[in-house]
Amino acid sequence: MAIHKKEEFSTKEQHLAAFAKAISHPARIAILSVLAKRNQCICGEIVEILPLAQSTVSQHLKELKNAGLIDGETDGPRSCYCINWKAFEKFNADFNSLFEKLKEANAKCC
Amino acid sequence: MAIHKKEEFSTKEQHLAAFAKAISHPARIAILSVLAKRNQCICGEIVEILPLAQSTVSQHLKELKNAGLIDGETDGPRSCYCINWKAFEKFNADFNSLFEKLKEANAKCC
DNA sequence: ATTCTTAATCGTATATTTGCGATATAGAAT
DNA sequence: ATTCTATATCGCAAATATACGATTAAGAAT
Repeated sequence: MAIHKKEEFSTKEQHLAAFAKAISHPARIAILSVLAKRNQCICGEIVEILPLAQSTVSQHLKELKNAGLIDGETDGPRSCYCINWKAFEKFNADFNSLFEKLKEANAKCC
Repeated sequence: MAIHKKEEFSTKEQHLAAFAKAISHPARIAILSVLAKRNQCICGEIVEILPLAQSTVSQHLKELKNAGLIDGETDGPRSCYCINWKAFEKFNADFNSLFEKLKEANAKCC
């Protein structure tokens, strides 16, 4: 692969793609699902639920945090995470503004 | 990486992740955006719009088709694509059933 | 039948992701 | 001060994704 061309697309396209990328792995969906149900959760609980090593879970958490989908606070030796609902609302809004408006009008190919 | 562990998650988690993965690249978002606006579109038009080589666009189209997000029909030497809106509705429904129900109740971490 | 047009596929190079064990770090408990 | 506990980070191996040029395939036009 010569060069990555992601920068040549619009900001909105890049932003949507980045959000989608963050949730494009079942482990990260599972983490978000746990957080949505419990409102907040420490890392260790997530490690126990997922079929992955602690270091791997920590990496997934980091990705979610970098993408802005979750917030994290350290609480003594523990780390407490929760969903950043604003990011979800923004994704929903952007997603729908791109794809939902024409639903009614559409039929099949050609 | 020893083994991929995606199969160890629930079907719903895998399905959501697969959809997200399909839209996790700006080029594929751009393709879907064009299709949403035009209802249907032949491959060549998409190639002209995107800053990518024909073979690369064709690959992205294939991924979107494999993931079920678009349908394609061949029309003589051309290929005509359109969005599979049902897949989008399913994604929206699954996504919201996982993440939307608790929005109100949620505050910040810990 | 040959040539032209359009799109898919192949082969290849490089970048990124995924996963884990080992190690480091940092606060808590003794 | 030392030890314990919880989590992050490092280093590595293997799998996947991204991109493109070259080639193939298949219908259209001559």
